[in-house]
Amino acid sequence: MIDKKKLFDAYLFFHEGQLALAEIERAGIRIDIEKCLAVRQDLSDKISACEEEFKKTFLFQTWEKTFSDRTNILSNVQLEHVLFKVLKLKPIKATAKGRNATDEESLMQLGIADVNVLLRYRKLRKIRDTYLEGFIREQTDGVLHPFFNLHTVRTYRSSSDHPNFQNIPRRDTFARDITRKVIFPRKGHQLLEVDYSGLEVSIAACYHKDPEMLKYLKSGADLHSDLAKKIFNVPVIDKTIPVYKKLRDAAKNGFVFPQFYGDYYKNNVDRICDWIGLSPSREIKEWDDSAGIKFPSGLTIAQHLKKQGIKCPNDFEAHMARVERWFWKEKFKVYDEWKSKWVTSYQKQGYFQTLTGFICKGEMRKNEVVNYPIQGSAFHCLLWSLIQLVKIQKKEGWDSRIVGQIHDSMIVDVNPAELMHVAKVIKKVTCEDLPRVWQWIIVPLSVEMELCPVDSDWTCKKLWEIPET
DNA sequence: GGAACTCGCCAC
DNA sequence: AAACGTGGCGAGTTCC
Repeated sequence: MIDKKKLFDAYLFFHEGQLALAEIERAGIRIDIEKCLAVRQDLSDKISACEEEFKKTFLFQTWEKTFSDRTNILSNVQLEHVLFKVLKLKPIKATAKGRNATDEESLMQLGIADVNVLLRYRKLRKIRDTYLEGFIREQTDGVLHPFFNLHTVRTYRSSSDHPNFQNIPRRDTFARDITRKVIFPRKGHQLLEVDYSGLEVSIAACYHKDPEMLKYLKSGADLHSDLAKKIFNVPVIDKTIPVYKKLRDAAKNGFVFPQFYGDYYKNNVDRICDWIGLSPSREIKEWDDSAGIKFPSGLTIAQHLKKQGIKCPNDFEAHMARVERWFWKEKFKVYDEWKSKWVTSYQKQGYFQTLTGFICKGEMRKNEVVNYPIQGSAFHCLLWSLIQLVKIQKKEGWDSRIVGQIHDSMIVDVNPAELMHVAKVIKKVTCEDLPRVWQWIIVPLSVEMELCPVDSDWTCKKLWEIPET
């Protein structure tokens, strides 16, 4: 049954939420426009040089022979033709519409050095044309005012545009440095970023209430390390040793998170192999002893896996099928049962209602049915916090301002004189007030804070904690 | 000549 | 049996 009270609360909540987001949009975020222009020029020079380099390759020469004056190295239709018709290479995978894919992953698997130059060219173009051009175009008086929308996303998350503030590079160090080094606080201020730690996993637990997961969330034990131990059969994961950190990251990003989104073991194999430096090709009968990352002892991951009887990707796939089965049918059995029940209920009712009161209806696939409520409700935790903080900011007359939001994190432009107070209030609102008001939150919430020095750009952020007393 | 689609790629 | 969730955006391509 639809809980009408909760639904009406949700309706009012989004009105309040959009007003808070409007304040964030109005505050805006400062960029260094001179720097933007200089960086854009520098990128243009690099792009020209890269293009010249590409023109020397065999790949380009074949391309130009085929398309003559119509040659356009940004055309993937042309690239597909050159690679798979002219050069008759074996396609790696298909796109959604059945063409031969020419994305980074596929190109790398072709085993042709020439594609590296093209990929570098694409990366540079992306940084310049999507990010810097966007910043320059959208700024007024050196300030960006990205929009934050609540009416565009099926899960009741937010979106952002003009420019999109929610997809500025972070993982790739080169792209990150270029794009984030133009983003600043107002003069004499500093940027503070506050992230909810593992928010989606915590909110998922409020739905399924799996005792094993609740144990992790309440004890602070490390799920990803435990999975790394299981997948690679190692006794301990010491995150300070690079190779073990890699194994943990492989377990986290190659298995745990994809599984939570509804992925399955066959894809997990490819992702994990990528992380640990092994080929995932099922044609390989046995990995070379020298393959993959190395333990401090000098043993390679290939040698280590072979000792477990896993000597090739096919063996690893069989192993991961067992791990997956254990993961859902034993370890997180209650979570798995919740997913089935949630889907069955949706199929019977034709809709479901989130813990935050929102209704999702219409045709949905299984994975969507179990993912939407989690994704939406997690974001609503942030949105609730933003509403309170904007109110407090106004009431107390802060000079500090929230200037951005990325699903489970907020970016604050802080007056240094207010830093301690602002940080304490944020911590109280996000971790104490919220779970008190939303009683369905049955797990502890925590935030991680990162702070930049005064007048420093966004890349200067360092892990930071509120000092005692 | 512009709308709509497709692909690739960035974020969570 | 089925098989990764949500967006925005640039550039190329297709369609009218």
